[in-house]
Amino acid sequence: MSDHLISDDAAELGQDEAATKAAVFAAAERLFALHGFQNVSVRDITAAAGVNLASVNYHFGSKDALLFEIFRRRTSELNRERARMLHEAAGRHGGKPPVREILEALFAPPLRWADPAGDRQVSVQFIIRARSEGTEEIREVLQNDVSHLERFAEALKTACPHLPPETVYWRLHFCLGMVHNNRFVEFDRLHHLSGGATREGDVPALLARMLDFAEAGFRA
Amino acid sequence: MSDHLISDDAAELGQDEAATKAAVFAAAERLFALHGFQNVSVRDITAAAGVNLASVNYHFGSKDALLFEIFRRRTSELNRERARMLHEAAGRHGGKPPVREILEALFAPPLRWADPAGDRQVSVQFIIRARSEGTEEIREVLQNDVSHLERFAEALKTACPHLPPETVYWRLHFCLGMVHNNRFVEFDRLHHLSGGATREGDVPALLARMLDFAEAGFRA
DNA sequence: GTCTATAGATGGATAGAC
DNA sequence: GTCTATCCATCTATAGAC
Repeated sequence: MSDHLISDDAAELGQDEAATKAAVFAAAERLFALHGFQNVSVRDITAAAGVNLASVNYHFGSKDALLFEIFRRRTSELNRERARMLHEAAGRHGGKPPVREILEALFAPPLRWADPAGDRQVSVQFIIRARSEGTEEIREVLQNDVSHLERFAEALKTACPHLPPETVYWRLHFCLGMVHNNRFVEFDRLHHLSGGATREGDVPALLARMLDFAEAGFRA
Repeated sequence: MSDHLISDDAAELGQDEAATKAAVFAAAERLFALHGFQNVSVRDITAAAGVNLASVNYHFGSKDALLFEIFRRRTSELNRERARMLHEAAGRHGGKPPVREILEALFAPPLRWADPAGDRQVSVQFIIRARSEGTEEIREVLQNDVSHLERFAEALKTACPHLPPETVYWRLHFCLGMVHNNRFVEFDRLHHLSGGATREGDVPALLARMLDFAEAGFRA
């Protein structure tokens, strides 16, 4: 089992307990990504994980708290990857990376997760669903936790000194919309519309397409 | 009360019945747009509409059927407006409208609905939420009902003969992502991130921003 | 047609045995 | 810590009185 499926608390706990907690965590993330938060019951989760019904409340406190813990773990992983890529791009360009490399730091991590070859597709779908279907607590975090986006906004403003700041914010918003639209359902719809011409499994190609489109949008 | 809040069946029914049905329809649309499908009960809907609990099942058959009926009405209205604008743009340009006018036909209708000055904000938010949180039936319709998008794809391919068809489909997908991201939560987040610099209430300005960005994306 | 009362099912959470 | 049995709240849908 991959590292990111194991609880941070594993070292502090007995192996069985850690295994149970990790199994609940993984089953919940997968089921929620596939069917949505409200459509998955605690019974579904514990049955899929092969543990008893009380495990969710024992290990996480409640169903809501379980979902919140998955959300926090995954979003902080994602934001860390994005921040690292942005930092590396800055290092390559004396602190002033060009638009395309800033956008690549924004797009690439979730796209890499979405690669069918890996085992993190569910994590991306989970995050996207949790963003729109999550609890009130998740919505509050989304609203107030924008520090990771601030770094991207600043970098874009520096890279586009000719643009008014509001314009940069709006275009960042458009780019995030492009990312959030990368859901299974939308891919299937596009596949159907294009008569099978689009293949979302080719991640590097999709990344290049997104960068071409968005970079040009910032040049307008 | 505006015309679009009145049931198509109004003429065939007694006034009281039509009024009750319309009240249920309007309350359900509003509550679902605000709180999500699963978070609103039939009891919430009938209480807000000021009618009795059994009304939903009597007039619509079930909660699912009620939501589906709202979804069908609103999406067909939206698609009709978009098709009309696309048709008018084609008329102005001898059947070959430029990219910007095609995209305007795609963007303008939902943006006009989102205008705070009007009374159709809930309808846009309803459609966006229903797209991602809706029932299995709604998801099937979304997947199979792409005829309205085909016209846009064809128009874009004609306007961009230099682009491979897959590229056009992907860019149309990116544009739809921009539209679907226009939710209250995302606007609030952007407002917070930008320190209050973005004002989503200015619909013509937002439309121009979206067109600038997307049109440039198609030129890449 | 409207409304009340209730059936029937399901869900989250927990007590208590082991 | 694990697990079973169960409590209790909530929901959709409907029967039946008016």
